[in-house]
Amino acid sequence: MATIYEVSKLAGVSLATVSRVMNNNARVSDNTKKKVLAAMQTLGYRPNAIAQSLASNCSNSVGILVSELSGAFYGQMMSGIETELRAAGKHVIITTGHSEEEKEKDGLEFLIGRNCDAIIAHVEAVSDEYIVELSKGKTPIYLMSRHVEALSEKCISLDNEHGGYLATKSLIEHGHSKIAYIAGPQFKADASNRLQGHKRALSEHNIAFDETLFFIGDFKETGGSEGLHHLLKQGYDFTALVCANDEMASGAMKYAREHNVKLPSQLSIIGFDNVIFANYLYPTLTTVDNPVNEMGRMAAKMVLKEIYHQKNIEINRIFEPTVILRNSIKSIKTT
Amino acid sequence: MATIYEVSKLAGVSLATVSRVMNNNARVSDNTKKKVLAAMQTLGYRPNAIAQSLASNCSNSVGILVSELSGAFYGQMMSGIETELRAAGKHVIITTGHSEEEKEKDGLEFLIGRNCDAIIAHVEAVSDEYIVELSKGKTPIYLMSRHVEALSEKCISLDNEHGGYLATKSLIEHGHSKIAYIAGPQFKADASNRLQGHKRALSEHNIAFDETLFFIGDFKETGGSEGLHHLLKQGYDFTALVCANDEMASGAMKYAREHNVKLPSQLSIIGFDNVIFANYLYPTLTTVDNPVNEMGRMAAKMVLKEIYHQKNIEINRIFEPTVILRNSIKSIKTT
DNA sequence: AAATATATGGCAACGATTTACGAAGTTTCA
DNA sequence: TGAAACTTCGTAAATCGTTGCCATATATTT
Repeated sequence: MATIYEVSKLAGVSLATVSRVMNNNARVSDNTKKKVLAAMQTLGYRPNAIAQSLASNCSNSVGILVSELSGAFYGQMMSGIETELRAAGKHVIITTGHSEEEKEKDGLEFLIGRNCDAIIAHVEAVSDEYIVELSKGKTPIYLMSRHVEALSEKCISLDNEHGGYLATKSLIEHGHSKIAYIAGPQFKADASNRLQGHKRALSEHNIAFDETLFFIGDFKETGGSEGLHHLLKQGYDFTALVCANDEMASGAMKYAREHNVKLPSQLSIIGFDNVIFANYLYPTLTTVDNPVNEMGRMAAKMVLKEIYHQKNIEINRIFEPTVILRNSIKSIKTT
Repeated sequence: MATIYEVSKLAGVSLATVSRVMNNNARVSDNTKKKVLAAMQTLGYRPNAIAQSLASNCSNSVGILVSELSGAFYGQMMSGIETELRAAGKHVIITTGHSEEEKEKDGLEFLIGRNCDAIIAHVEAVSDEYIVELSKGKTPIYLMSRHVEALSEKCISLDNEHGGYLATKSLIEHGHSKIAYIAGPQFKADASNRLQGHKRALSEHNIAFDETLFFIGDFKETGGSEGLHHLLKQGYDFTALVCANDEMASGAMKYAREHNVKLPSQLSIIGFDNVIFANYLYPTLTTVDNPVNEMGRMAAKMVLKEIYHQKNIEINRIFEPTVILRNSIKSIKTT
């Protein structure tokens, strides 16, 4: 691979000049600029990003850390971030944490070691203290779907508690009062906040939280089917089910169908996240919208504004969930 | 951030020695090793991967390029690659090409510039010549789902033609002969090969390919609904539909339901890829399995073997699709 | 005492950026 | 016309944080 030195030799100019045309941060006559460009062309020269990064201490790339590479939720999130950054000529380096403390740390440190100009992370297993400590380093860390008080300027989050509240409230408003709940892993803040919202909606309507109508799943399809299996086994005494995400809802729906529970006449279901396929299930899934793609874009905009100093960018750190009514809830109001 | 220099000073040893304990590639006495480790600890030292990469010309990371970050297909693929590589202590740098030539080139060159030890790419818009040219450079490029003759050693592909053949044949074996087809974008090799297989199955059974039963979609849900809309408009004269991927199948299923076409009694549908949610649709979708996760793992294994010189790895470059029978096909055999 | 190991230090790469300084060449204007 | 003021560019060295090769000093073996 050609180096800047060879380019300068071929173009008959100095190293400094080549560097000048590359970063065009100083005046260079059109003539020599053309010569240099031509030399780069014929040599197939491409700057060595590693060397640039080391010398200039800026990599023009931002690191992303998510828990999983697959899954509609993370896909939407990554896609939102990448779209916005790419449009600004920045690149993205993605790695994963698998919701395990060691791997999240490893991923974060990998990104820092790669000299990313900023990091956008969706971490779940690592402690607040660790993050705060890490963000004292030179690499700014932005947090998705997580609120850390000391870093609140850099946190983008959905009001999950409110989302959980809305989901259950929506069921209650349709006349339901026997409501089961399949939660996500409780070490995940998203999951536990949604559950809190559920409990608040319940108590606001004087409905007691019933442990027998409660199951903790894995946020995947299997969690939904296992959950419904467990709940039905307890004696079938509920008319509605809230699932803490859409994947589990789809698992529960499949299980219901296979066990002759009619949807939604015998069981109303509401999901969470509004991933694309929620609209393609049968019945189409009522769910609470999690604008994760927008949130990803916003995170990207924040780094564009604060790290790359772009102007005229409006920032919004808290996003509000909304209920998307479709066909998986049956109204049983008696009025 | 502390540098190796500060560590060496604190530990009272030379730069070289610190480097040696980091890479433990040379003998260092236990005593000095302990001193160095202690110094690293108290300074909170972490190696600068960029500098390492520049000096050693090896980054311990492999680049991945996919078309989109969202979508079950790419998610599965990335996940497969990452899992295998991570287990071997290697990191992954992911970027996207958006199925556009310029962006694919940009992404590929970004990865090369970042000094990846190898690249695993799923590119669709870039020409074979370009890839061949690029792979003459120092960075080996492995290709997913694409066969380039000159690089066949580095190509991992599914026999898409055979998959397309199997899908249609499966329908025919269930007694169907009026078979519509919603294809993917034909510039994508996957899509055009699947279509070829479809045509072969048709002709093998003496069924003429009918242009009015053909539509080209976008590989997304909307492509499926638009496709079925278009096909039904032509006058409804088919009993079965093959969709070139599962997303389009789910779009078509939704459209069918909304327009009172009973599934599968009035219309049998088969998809392609066997993404997770295919099993959660209603009716559950019969589809042809695309072991894209396995293929991702295999790509990772190839670089582990060839680039990182791991032993005892079995390589398999061609994967075979298989039909997964579920409930979206109705048999109308008259025998 | 010579030969071999073992443990370390010294220093030039790696491929850029950055800075300071100065030498031409070009334009401006009293 | 001639001096001042700009432009444009070259030279050279320092820097970024490592690695890798060669040399060297000490310890061990024969």
